[in-house]
Amino acid sequence: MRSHHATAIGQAEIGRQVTVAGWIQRRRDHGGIAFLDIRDASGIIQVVADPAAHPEVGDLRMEFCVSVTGTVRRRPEGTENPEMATGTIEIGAEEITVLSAAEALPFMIDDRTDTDERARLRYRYLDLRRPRMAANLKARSRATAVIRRTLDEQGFLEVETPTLINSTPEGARDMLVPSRLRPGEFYALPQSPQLFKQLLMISGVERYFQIARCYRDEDFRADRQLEFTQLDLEGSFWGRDDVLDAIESVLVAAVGALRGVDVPRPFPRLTWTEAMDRYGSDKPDTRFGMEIRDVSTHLDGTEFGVFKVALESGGTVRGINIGAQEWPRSRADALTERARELGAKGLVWMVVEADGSLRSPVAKFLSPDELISVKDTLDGEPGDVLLLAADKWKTCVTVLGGLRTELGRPGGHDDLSFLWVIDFPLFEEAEDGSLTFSHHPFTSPVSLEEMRDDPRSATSNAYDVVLNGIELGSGSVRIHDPAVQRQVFEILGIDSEIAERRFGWFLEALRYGTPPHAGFAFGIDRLVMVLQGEVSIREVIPFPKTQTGVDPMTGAPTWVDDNQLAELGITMTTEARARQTEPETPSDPD
RNA sequence: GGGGGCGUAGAACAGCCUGGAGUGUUCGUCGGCCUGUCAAGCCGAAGGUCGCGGGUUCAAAUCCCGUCGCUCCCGCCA
Repeated sequence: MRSHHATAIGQAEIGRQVTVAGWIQRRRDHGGIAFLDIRDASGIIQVVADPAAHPEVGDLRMEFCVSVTGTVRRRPEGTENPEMATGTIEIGAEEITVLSAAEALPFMIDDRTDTDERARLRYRYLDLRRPRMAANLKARSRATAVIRRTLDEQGFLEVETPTLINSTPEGARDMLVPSRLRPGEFYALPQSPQLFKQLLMISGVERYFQIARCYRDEDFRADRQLEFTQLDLEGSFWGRDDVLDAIESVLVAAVGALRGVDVPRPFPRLTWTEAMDRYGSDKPDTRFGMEIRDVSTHLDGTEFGVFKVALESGGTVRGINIGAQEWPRSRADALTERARELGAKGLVWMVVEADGSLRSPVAKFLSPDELISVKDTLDGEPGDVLLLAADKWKTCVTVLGGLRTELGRPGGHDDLSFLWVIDFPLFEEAEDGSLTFSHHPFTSPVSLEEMRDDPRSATSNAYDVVLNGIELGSGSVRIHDPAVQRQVFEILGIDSEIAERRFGWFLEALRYGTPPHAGFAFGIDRLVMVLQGEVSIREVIPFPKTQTGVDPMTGAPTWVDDNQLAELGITMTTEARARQTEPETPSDPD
């Protein structure tokens, strides 16, 4: 049926008869001569047809699926198209066969128009024909292929773990699947293969990986869907650096495959404390400076109330220099409002004047020495705008870090800035003052003594990998001692009875000679997204869902028969029943 | 659960602030012309519940309220 892919035809085929098959990207009918751009998975080639010999050309429209047999020839002098890979040749059509006609399209199959996403998802199969989306699919495939190859070469075993597992209420909300054989009971879809991969370590696998589909029933974001794919990896007799080394090797290989560049190794490492202190984020974007500075050192005796209160209550004053820019009142107000959204009580701004003095609503409350020290600490040059926050350390850096990201983040995606954030806190304080895990409850503390004596400031053996300010994934050295695991549950306030009921099977496994082990998982969707220059993982997921969890093409999720529900022992609430009997939304065109 | 943006012909937009006849542009569709285009060109035509509902007004795409959908963010996401 087909002798060549479009871009497999070159100078060497001139004079030969070929058959290509694909879709009509464009038809340009000049009356006495007609051009067809035929697109297949490899690219595009131009077919030239004589309408007198092939009257059917007049009936061809965009996206008809056709095959064309003809002779390859050099394009006439002056008609080459340097934009096309096949721009120096063309096929003189001898036979054109319509394999399948196409209706008028709901939107154009090209990368120039930005069609409403609902329409794109409604006709995703057409959307995926666009070069950008086709390239994203290919990139994703190349990424997973090179990841598998890299890990295979290092002796990793790819093992599949179940996707119908037991529900554990910690962490994200589980996606639940009702059991028919045991009405009233539920499976959960895995949020990650965490415990199963640890069991594989106990099983003696030593080096495991899986490209694993994971599910979390939480609200959507540009980088979050209900289901996503991660590279999951674990190794026995491993410490942190073994994990970082293995993960770096696959990330570097993926970047090489998709971008053709060598990322220098090892990636820079920042401790969590340093990342927060300098960038106000545990996933800092280090492609630009604008670092947070401590400006409190020369404000000991300040009379300015806002600073004074913060410093006397154990807080601090931090600042960033956001560089020279227009500074109308409206902008100052907008940033102050944004700072409040991020948790600050307010925002102090200062503009460095041409003579080096500082213009600010609060300048009159600060001494000349204090103003100079603030300016010097932030390297203020004439024209620069300085932003200051006074509060608890974490509030200060979080607020300024949030502003920093929004003000400084570069638009392009050519630079790749990988880094490790290490030494995360073991626990976080919840709103009610109780402790909760910051990574997951199977993460090993750096020091048992520290965990016992001062759990609130204990450091964990957990680490994240960050690319351009996006958290790709995280991992940790795991607890392999059942006694330590029990202590952690205790500190987390999970009493032993509950721990036994939920994790007893796992705690039991730990008692049978568990090797020290460590691992990691990173999101393949997010990695491919960044490498492809996309800002949403939906662009690298073939069939994603909208923000309300709907697939506009299939209509999922849908109601099911009452019989099905009865088999599962499920009764709908009156609220759900009311939704079911509501008339279809009038705005829905389908 | 909360905040912001958007919704106008099959597609992408302008019009909305400051109310006055469904007005305009590009692509697509249909008809016609056209022998070197490559986002072909030229002529013509069809195509509209301005998301939906309510309100204000002599008059609403435009102002107000509600609602639905899409989207970005906060919460949430071990």
